[in-house]
This record gives sequence, C-alpha cells and structure tokens, in this order.
Amino acid sequence: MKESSKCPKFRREGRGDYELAVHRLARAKHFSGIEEIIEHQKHYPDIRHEPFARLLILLYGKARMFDHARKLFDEMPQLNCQRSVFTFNALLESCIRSERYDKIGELFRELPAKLEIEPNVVSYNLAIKALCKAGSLDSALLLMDVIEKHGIKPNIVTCNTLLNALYGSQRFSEAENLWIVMETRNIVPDLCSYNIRLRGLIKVNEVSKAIQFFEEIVKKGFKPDKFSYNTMITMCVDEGNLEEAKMWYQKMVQNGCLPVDATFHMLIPLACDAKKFEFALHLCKKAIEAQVLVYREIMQRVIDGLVEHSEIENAKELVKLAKSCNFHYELWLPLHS
DNA sequence: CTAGGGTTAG
Repeated sequence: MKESSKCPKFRREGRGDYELAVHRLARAKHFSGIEEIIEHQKHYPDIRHEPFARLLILLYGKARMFDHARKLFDEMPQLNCQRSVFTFNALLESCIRSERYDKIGELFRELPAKLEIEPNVVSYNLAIKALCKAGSLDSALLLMDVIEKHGIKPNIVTCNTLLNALYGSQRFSEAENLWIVMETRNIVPDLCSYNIRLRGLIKVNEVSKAIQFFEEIVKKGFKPDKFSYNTMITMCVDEGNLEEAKMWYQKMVQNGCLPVDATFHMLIPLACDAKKFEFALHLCKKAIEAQVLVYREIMQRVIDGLVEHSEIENAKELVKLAKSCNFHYELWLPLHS
C-alpha cells in the first residue's frame, strides 16, 4: 500500500488500507465513521479512483443514507474523480437500498443527459427492480418493452427480476407467459430462474409439482444450490413434515451445499416439536461446527428437551460445546438439585 | 468491474 493511502485512525491495527477500514465500519454499522474517513480521504488520492467512490456510494445505500450517497456523487468532480455509467448504477443501487424508489425517475431524467452517461442494461434492470419494489409491477413490465426501443436488449437478469415480482404477487399466468416470451427471445433461463419458479409453486402449495420440478432442474443439468434446498425445506416445515425436511437436509449436505442460519432455524424447532432431540442435537453440533449463529433460545430448547428425555450426558456435551465456541452461548442445564 | 431467488424464534 502506498503511504498516501494510510489512514492514521487504523494504522495502529496494522491495516492501513481505507477499503478495509470502511468495510469494517460498515459491518459494525458505524456509518459516521465512514463519513469521517471520506472527509479525511478527500486530501488523499484513493477517492479519485472511481471504484472506491462507488464502494462508498453503495455503503451509504446499505446505511439507508441516500442523501449522503448523492452528495458524494455530486462532489466527485471536485475530488478529481471521473464518473461513469458504473458510478451512476451504483447511485441507483444505493437509492434502492435506501428504499427511496421515488428518486429513481428523477435520477434518470437528470443525470444521463447532464453527464453524458448512457444508461445500459444494468441501469434499466435496476430501474425495473425499483419499480417492482415500489409495487408498480405493471410499469416494470412496460419498461422491459420500452428499453428495447432504446436499443437495449433485456437479459436474464431483467426476466428474473420480473418473474420474481410476478410470482411474488401471485400473477402466475403472467409469469408463465414471461417464460414463453423468454423462449421466443432466446433468453436462456438459469438456476436463479428455476429457483424463482420453485418458490412460486410452493407459494401455492403445489407440493408434488415442486418435487417434480426439482427433479427437472437436476435433469436439465443444474446443480441445485442452497436456495433450491432451503426452498424445499421451507415447504416441508410449512407442512410440519420432519422426515421430508430431514431428507432434503441430507441431500443438501451430500451435494456439498452448506446449510445456513435459516436452515438451522427452520429445522431445529421442527425437530424439537417432533421430540426428535437427537436430530436436533446433531443440527446444533453442525451449526457450531460451521460457525453459524443459532438463536440462544433455540439451543436452550434442545438442551431442555435432552434433559427431559434423560439424555443428560448429551445435554452437558452441548452446553460445553456451545459455551466454548466463538459465539459463547450462555446456556444452562435445567437440573434441580 | 455493476444488476437478478429465500428462508428465521424477528
């Protein structure tokens, strides 16, 4: 790292890099710290690199501080930082992350002409996403046709955004219609498209169709991912079917997909409901092993259940494991003596 | 170099 990019505030930690500092502050939700860095950074060259400014704009979005993102975008010329369509797109995303959907149209009307930036398919995909999020699905669908007239071809991301919104608002026949449109326009569906459809089926309780569709995804040569498996597990949890849920969990692990926090949060309470505390114990151990945080209350429920079923040794083992792992769960054995 | 799925004891 160049000396000029050192940030005095973080130098003593042995990390002089601004980007690392900013990431760390964002993770800690310490957004005023980010502003401090920008202020400091204005006198140094890093911010003149467009990617770094773009990162800050996105982080402001994450912090739901769109006005700050916009301010930085406007100040970039004074900081000798060139703006491109990438910067514009970052600003759009920041706007969406801040849920300021009303601002999107304004940005499109104002900026491209002024800055001689040509919006591209990514820009329009973001606009479509904003419309979907704002509940204007019809306008979003129209926009897909409008951009074609501007010479921009919708791609699979465009379609997935719209498919998701259509299934989400239960407009199934229009969703099916979009699949046909995709075929005629040679837009090839990907795993994301299929996962969206899988969720669509589950949303209307088409269990057997969902299972069948899952098989079709595999037959098409796709390797189901954590989204696919978690969708199937959600379906089983909704039905209270532990055996099926367990089956999908096992498939998930066998196929090298790592269960995530939601997987454990769905499965462990389900196992407890069914009084299958040995499976619940197994899941807790796996979560600890994979360093996935599980709510303390859920772990405690497993321990209580094990004790109730006289599995004292297992309960003790879990308490010990949970206490000594990274999360230092505070658990107790409900033994009366 | 960007953009698009979801779940949870919240």
